[in-house]
Amino acid sequence: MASEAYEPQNTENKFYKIWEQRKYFEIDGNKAIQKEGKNFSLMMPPPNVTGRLHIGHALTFTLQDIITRYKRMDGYKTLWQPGTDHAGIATQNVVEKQLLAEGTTKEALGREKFLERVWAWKEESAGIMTEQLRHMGVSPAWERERFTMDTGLQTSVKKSFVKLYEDGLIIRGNYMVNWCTHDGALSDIEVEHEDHDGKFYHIKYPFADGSGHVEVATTRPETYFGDTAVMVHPDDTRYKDLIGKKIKLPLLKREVTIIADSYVDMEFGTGVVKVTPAHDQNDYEVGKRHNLEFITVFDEKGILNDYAEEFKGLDRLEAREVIVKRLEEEGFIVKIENHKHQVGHCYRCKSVVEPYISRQWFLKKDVAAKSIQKTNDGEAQFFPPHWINSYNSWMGELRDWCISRQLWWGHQIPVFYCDDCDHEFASEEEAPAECPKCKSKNLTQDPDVLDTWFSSALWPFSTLGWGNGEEGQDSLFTQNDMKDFYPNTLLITGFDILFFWVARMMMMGENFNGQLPFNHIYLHALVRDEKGDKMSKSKGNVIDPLDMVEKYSADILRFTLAVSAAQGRDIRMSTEKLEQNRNFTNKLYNASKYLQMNVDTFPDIGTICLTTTLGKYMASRLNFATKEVRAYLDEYKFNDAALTLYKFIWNEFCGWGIELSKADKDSIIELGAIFKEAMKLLHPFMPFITEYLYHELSGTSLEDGDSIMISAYPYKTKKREKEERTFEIIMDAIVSIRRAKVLVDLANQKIEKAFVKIDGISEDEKSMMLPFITRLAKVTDIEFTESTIENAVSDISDTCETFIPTDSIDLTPIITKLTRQDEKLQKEIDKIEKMLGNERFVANAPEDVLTKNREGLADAKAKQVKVQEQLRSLQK
RNA sequence: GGUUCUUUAACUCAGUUGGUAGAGUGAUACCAUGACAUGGUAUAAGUCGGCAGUUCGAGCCUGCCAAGAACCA
Repeated sequence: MASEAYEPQNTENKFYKIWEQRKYFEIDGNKAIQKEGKNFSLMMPPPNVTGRLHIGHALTFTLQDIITRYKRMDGYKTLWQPGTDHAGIATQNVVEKQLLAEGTTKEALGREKFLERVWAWKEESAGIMTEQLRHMGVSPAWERERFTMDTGLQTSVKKSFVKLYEDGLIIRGNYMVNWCTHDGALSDIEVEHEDHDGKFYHIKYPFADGSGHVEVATTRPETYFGDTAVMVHPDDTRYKDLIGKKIKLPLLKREVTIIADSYVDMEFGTGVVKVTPAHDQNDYEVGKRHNLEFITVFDEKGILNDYAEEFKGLDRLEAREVIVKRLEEEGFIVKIENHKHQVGHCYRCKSVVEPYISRQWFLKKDVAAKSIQKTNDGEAQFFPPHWINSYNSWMGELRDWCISRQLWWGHQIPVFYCDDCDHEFASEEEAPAECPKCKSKNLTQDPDVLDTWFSSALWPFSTLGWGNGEEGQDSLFTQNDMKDFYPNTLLITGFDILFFWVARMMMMGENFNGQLPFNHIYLHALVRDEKGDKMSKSKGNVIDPLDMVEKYSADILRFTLAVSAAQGRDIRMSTEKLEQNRNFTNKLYNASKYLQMNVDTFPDIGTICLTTTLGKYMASRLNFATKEVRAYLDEYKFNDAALTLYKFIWNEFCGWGIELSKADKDSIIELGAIFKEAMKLLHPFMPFITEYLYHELSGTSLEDGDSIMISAYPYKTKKREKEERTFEIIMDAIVSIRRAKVLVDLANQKIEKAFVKIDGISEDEKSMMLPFITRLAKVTDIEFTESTIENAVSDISDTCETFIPTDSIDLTPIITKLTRQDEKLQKEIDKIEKMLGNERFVANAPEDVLTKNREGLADAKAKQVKVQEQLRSLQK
């Protein structure tokens, strides 16, 4: 241990390789300390297979690793299941862009070739994310790593689909869906709503008989070609007589009828609404109620069709202006107002999302009923608990989930159509041989794929082998897995995917296994920059976790994230915080260095009997810290657990323990044993430096010995009241003397003589305390006294009084200083008093200047009184 | 518009069932004493967003208000 400071770069990669090679991360990696019947499971939220590690990953995986390492050391059979997600739209988009750059398209390539291409890209890119993860020092069971489209998981997806299909819970139908002209059908949560400064167009709709017109207000004039009615509120006296009258649509020959429906808001707009059932969610409902015709006016790419007559061929968004201009020319526009409204955008490509009628597959909302009930019965518990409110408010409005996607990359829907008899059936087989109805061999599979979240929804149990078939048995999963690890003990993820993912896992897990998939669900917050802004590439305030690992270390980044992770609160990341924790690792290194200057190697605490008072005291304090850290970790209060360790090690162990040991060298070997134990306690947070120091102090090496990561996590022992009390007094006396020294400006300098008055302690105790107080208070000669000492600077604290006799110290410098201060203050007082005594100044100066001076005078006077008091006491 | 969260020392944040308000950074003064200046010692600093209520007692519980954020319409 020669270098001045700890060098993480030399150890982190080396240790990680050894850990992984020795299979410590696997479920039986801690076999030696496993206790019967204690199982812990946690599924890693699978990052996108083509993704790159960002600070949000760093947070979530750090927290997951802390709990995993804690449980592993605590004797649990531990599964932290790793894997990656195929991320349908995202991945397909990336490859499509690559093709575009090469001057080709996926259509030109064909489905099969395109998928080969995506698989190739996946293979090339997949290792990057998991490799980056390793730099964080995380410890998932890598040998079981899964991919949401690997063979076994494809099988489980088919199995679950077919089951749901046969139970009538998956249906196909023509419904209005959220349609992205780029990415196809989206589920409700894949649409982001944003405020948009739009226009409110007031358009004349003439009566067919030429007897006049009504005024219709709309934000979407380009859809009026699909109008199949005009509606008013049945109670609206203004329009009562118009109900049933015919309207001739502007510029068109088509006629529609005025209908009455209470959906209309009489207060809003003109009270007359155009009804476009095929292009508006509400109009869709109205259309169904009134049996209206559904006219679709643009195709799936958003291009206007024949119904738009002269505007055919235009994109629906570009067409708006053209159409309005034409209507204006023909005198149909009454006025155009500014209007703020919400517009939905695709969460992936940000295109404007259209309500669009399309034939899609849906998972009926009925699937979720039991999971909602059980969640509210407390079968799964949220951390922080308020998230159940959000969960419920979403689940309360749950609609059927549109699970089909017009993509090629993903799980192709296992539904087949018979080309001969039109029979439709679902099958787990890759290519069913014949139609079960007519035995025809001409079958076509549905071309769509499943929403990515469908396979993710199975993650808590599909990775345990559920529905996997033979593939991967005894390598990727074992037959005991479902029994040992379902329900998962814990889920740690971001609140932003509560609905996308968590809610879906709850419904699927309950549906297929009769139990919710998690006992505990911890939702962490967002990592922001130091100003509290969201990190984004466009703002340029992104902190790259790998840069931080490089510049500081994985340990430091991890600890910084953990100590900042207060439940329900966003994290502000800053270099200041990272530096503070770098200082902490430096402290650890130097504490260790001190211990080794005195003793070569240290035993484990369990193998020795503590004999020194200081050793017993520090052990008692370690016990307290252990109790707290465990309690906080059990409640997922990562910040409190980390802070407890920080304070214990820095303030108690280094600040007091090490300093006190300088007066009792026999205690150092015991302190070393305690420090090693503290390294175990800290290990889940800072896996590398703790491993390093543990071996340094033990005189062993990771290469030739067992890792700290599979040693038993410290357990609370006992509180030692007597030693705690003794050192409370010792430390109190030391602080008291130090305070007294500050009074005479001697701060941390060594002085000759001081008296200490402590009531109610024996002579033995006094002689035991004496060396500690002498050393740390830096006094050559300490004398215990029963009475108050005259002619001394004194300090009174909770348990003692201390005195520094004024004749034992050279008071000249402090007296000189105080005298100078007194003179300076007097000058200032004179000056201000003279000013304030000047009538013209008082009359003319602004009020705030006067106030400022009056306050200044009062301050100076108060200060002078104190200075003079001190001078008097010193000059006695 | 609805729901949820946040508001505590100059800054960043803790504060477990209601019982004398805590940490780190920063500030001030001092200390190169054999682990560490990425250090040490000591000090100062808060009507806990506002108002009202419950209570012997409220940062914490209840209601209203204000400001900010997120999510959903």
